[in-house]
Amino acid sequence: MKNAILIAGPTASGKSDLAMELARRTGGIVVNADSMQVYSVLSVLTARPTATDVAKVPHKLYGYVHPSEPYSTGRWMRDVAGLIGAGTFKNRTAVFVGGTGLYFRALTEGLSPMPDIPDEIRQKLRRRLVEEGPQALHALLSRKDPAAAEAIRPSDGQRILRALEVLEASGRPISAWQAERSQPLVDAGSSRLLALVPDRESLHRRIDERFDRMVAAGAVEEVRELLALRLDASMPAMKAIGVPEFRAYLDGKMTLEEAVSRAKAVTRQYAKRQVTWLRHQLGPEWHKVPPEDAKGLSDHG
RNA sequence: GCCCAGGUAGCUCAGUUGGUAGAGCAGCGGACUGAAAAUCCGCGUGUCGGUGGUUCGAUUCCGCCCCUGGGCA
Repeated sequence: MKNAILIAGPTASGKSDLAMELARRTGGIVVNADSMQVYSVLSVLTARPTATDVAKVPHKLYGYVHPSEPYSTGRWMRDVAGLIGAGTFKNRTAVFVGGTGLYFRALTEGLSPMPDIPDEIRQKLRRRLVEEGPQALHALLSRKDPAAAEAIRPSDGQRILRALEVLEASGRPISAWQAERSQPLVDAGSSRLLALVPDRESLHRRIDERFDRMVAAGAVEEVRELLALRLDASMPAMKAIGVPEFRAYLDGKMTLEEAVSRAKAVTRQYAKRQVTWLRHQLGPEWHKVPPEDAKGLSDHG
């Protein structure tokens, strides 16, 4: 796809408003590039576009996945490819917006093909991780796929698990899979790539203000609804910022004030990781600008 | 006013029988290929309330002052 608009940035940087504005100006469609805004129950807590927003400008890939489903970068790519294949963007600009850096990289650089992992293999390995710890599994990986083991820290359980499950499911080391890469879905050369990077102080202020608004808008109730589904705590949706904190509040383990202040801190830490990603993982073709300069830049490409 | 307790990192606190100090949280820097709001790595950022004194040397001991709790009046 050519001539798309991509807007990345840390949480609470004003991406969504900019995306709506640009979509309206270009007659485009806003497409979600955020791993949490895909989930159906969490609307307020993930700062998903509101019904009013959606009525003004078309939005795609928001709130359409049940929290009991494990989502993934690969599934997102297939969903985007599905939209493209269906001709959704034939005469309309796609405005991708979200906070998940990995999704943008996959979009513009492609993603390696990977085998499907049978559930039993995944569960078995996760159990081993809990029981034996990451070091033991790393030692196992060193024997079975030394190249992968070298690239992954012995403490990084999640990546060790990934390398092991790919190997076990396919008989091929993950590095072999990663040597290939799918065609990018978006042509970066003809597209506008914007990364909004606010200064840290104003970012923290915006995070605080927005979280207070979320609480006022019913974020705690939303978590109550999510908990009523009684999902496994390891599901991605259960790890959305605010869910563990409000769960602790609802269980009487924290005051509301503590939960809010914890959630704000976790949000700041997340935003910091996002900024690190934007700084180092996005190439020079991305315009990295403070939010207040974004409109002007987008006008001139 | 008097009597206690306390004043050490952004916060909550530990500690130094006198040799300018360290934990947790917060914060900062970094890694990143299907859980990425995930996962992982690194880094103490300090007038030890102020001021005099004793001492080779005071955050530590002594005096005075200031501030915050609590008690007695």
